[in-house]
Amino acid sequence: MSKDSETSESTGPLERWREQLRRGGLDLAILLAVSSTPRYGLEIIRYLQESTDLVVTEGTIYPILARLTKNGVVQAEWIADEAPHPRKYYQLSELGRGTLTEMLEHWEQFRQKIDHLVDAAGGADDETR
Amino acid sequence: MSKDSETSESTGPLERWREQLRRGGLDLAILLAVSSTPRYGLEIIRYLQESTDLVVTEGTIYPILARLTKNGVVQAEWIADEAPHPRKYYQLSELGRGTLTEMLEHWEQFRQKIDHLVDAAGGADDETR
DNA sequence: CGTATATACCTTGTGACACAAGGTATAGTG
DNA sequence: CACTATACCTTGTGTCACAAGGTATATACG
Repeated sequence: MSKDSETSESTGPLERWREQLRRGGLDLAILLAVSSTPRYGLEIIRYLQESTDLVVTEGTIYPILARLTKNGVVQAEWIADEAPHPRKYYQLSELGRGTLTEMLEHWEQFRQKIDHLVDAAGGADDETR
Repeated sequence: MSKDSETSESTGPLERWREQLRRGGLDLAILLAVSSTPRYGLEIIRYLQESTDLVVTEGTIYPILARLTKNGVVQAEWIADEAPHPRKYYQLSELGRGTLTEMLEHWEQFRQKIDHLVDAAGGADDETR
């Protein structure tokens, strides 16, 4: 009884951090998903899960897609002919392609910053002995 | 006149994203900063700025340090002898060292997921021509 | 014709979080 | 005794991912 452990306080620092990290990568992952070919909402979810194990739910992706559309980095188009239900296909715009390029540059820089910290910590660790 | 452009709505998707990405890395950066040697609050801020250009303010770091202390991944100790003002030194705990190791593993996996998406997008891009 | 299931998109409410701004305290300087 | 520097901490705000719930259409079954 009440062995719930759903207190939401003992989630642990690691899980909390994982969520934060995913937040940072989601926009990038979604832009990459629609950069080579148009995809619709649920398709993006399936694609990310299958190719990277990133689990994204509908409540997460639709607000993000709406924001990206509003910002003009992706373009949306309804297509009704190809399936029993109409689908809203998203693809990268010209603006979006530039944004994606800058994001990838930043991603690289950010990686290097973390790597630098790792090296500094690891190196110093050894030197303390 | 009024070429301000401080509307705070036209911040652009890129800046927004950069903040999100930094959020994801902050905990990791701070843990790395205190992993090899104890450091106090302002010292961590200076260290991160000097070694990685990561700008962190006091309003950001103290709540994070408090949270990490509460979670037991860092330990805090007041030292009053070494400077005109007492300083609160933080260092990684045993628990913290394990957490940091897991974080680094996750960081590696996350990198690979993004890289995988980049490869998939880049490869398909070439093939469309 | 109703009921069920599957696909697809969207919205609302909630909790977490970084950060700007402001606050406290001590110690040295002129 | 004001002024500046160092150091730590707290409050208020806006943003955001996500769980839960909602709408609409099409096919299948009896």
